[in-house]
Amino acid sequence: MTEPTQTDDAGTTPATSARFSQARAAQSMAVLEDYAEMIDDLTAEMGEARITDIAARMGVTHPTATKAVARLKREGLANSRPYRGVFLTEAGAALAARVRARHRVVVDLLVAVGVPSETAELDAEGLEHHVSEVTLRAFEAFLDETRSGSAA
Amino acid sequence: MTEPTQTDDAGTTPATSARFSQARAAQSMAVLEDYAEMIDDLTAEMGEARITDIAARMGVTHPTATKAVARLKREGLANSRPYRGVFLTEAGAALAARVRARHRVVVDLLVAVGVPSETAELDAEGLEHHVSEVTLRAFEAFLDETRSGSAA
DNA sequence: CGGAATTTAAAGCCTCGGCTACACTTTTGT
DNA sequence: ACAAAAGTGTAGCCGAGGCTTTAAATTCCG
Ligand SMILES: [Mn+2]
Ligand SMILES: [Mn+2]
Ligand SMILES: [Mn+2]
Ligand SMILES: [Mn+2]
Repeated sequence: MTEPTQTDDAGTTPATSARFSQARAAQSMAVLEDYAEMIDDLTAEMGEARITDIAARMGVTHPTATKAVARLKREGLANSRPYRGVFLTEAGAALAARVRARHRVVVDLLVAVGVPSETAELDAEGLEHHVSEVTLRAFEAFLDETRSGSAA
Repeated sequence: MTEPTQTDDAGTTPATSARFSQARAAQSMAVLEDYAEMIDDLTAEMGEARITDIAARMGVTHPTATKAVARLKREGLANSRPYRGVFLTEAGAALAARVRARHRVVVDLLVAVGVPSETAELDAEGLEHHVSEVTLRAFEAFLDETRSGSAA
C-alpha cells in the first residue's frame, strides 16, 4: 500500500511506475468489492447473508470468508455480531451498488465488441476492478451509441 | 491457489464460484507477467536488466524486486547469479512476448471504444491480466473490422 | 591503486488471502 | 427435551508481495 520514497528528480521522470501503482491499488480493493456485492446479493435473495453462504458462493472456505468480513467491518463497510448474519453499512451498500452497476457495464461492453457472453461473465469478474471512472464512462458512451445507431 | 473441496452436487450447481476462482488464478500470474515483460524491456533497451532498474520501473524497493526475481527463477522463467544481471529463459522470453502483445491489444481496444489514451495505458496495466484467450481474439477481431470499415 | 558511491544481498517485519483442524453455538428434528 | 447436524468462531500454518535496516560486493574515479 505504501509507495516507496519517490526518486523525485524535481519533476523530471514522469514516474513510469505510476501504472503499476494504480494496478496494485485497484487490486487491493478487489476482494472488498466482490464480498460487498455478494453480501448484498444474499441479503436480497435470502433475507440475510450467512458466512457459509458467502463462502460457498465465493468459492472459499468459511474461515477465509470470516476474515474478509472482518476486513469489511474494519473498513466500515459491514457489521455483524457472533452467530448472526452479516449486514452492509450504508457505505457498504453504496459500494455494492456501484460495483454491481460497473460489473454489468463491463459485461455489456465485452459482449458489444464480440466476446461470447459466458466468457464475458468470467473475465468481467477480474477485469471490473481495474476499470477506472473515466473508462467506465467511455464504456457507457460506447454502449449508448452502439445501441441506438446500429448501422450494419 | 488450492480450491476448497467442491460442493459438487453431481453436476447440478454449475459452480457460480468459478468466476472468482478464475479471477484469482489470473491474478496470481500478474506480477510474474509484468516482471517478465519489464526484464525483457530492460534487456532490449540497456543490454541487461539490473535489480535496481527493475525496481525503479516497477515502483517498488529493490528487495521486493529481488523477491519477484526469485519467484521467476523458481518458476523457470529467469536466471541470475549474484551481482550479475537478470536474464529470461526461453519460457520467460516467450511469456514476455505474449504479455507485451496482449497489453498492446488491450490498449488499442480501449482507445477504439473511446477511452482517452492516457487512461487506456493506466487501466490496461491491471486489466490485461484478466483478458482470456477468447476475449483477446474477440478484441483483435473487433480491431480488425474497425480499422478496415470505418464508415463514419 | 584505493577509497567512495552504487548496487546487491540478507534478515526480519507487516498485511492479505488462502488453507486445516478443532472447539463451541445454534438450529433442527424426532 | 435433547441428540445430531449445521453453522460459526478461533488458532495456527503458508506463500505472496510489500517494507526497512544492515552488511557485503562491485564499480567508478581521482
Ligand atoms: Mn470481481
Ligand atoms: Mn463482479
Ligand atoms: Mn500489468
Ligand atoms: Mn503491461
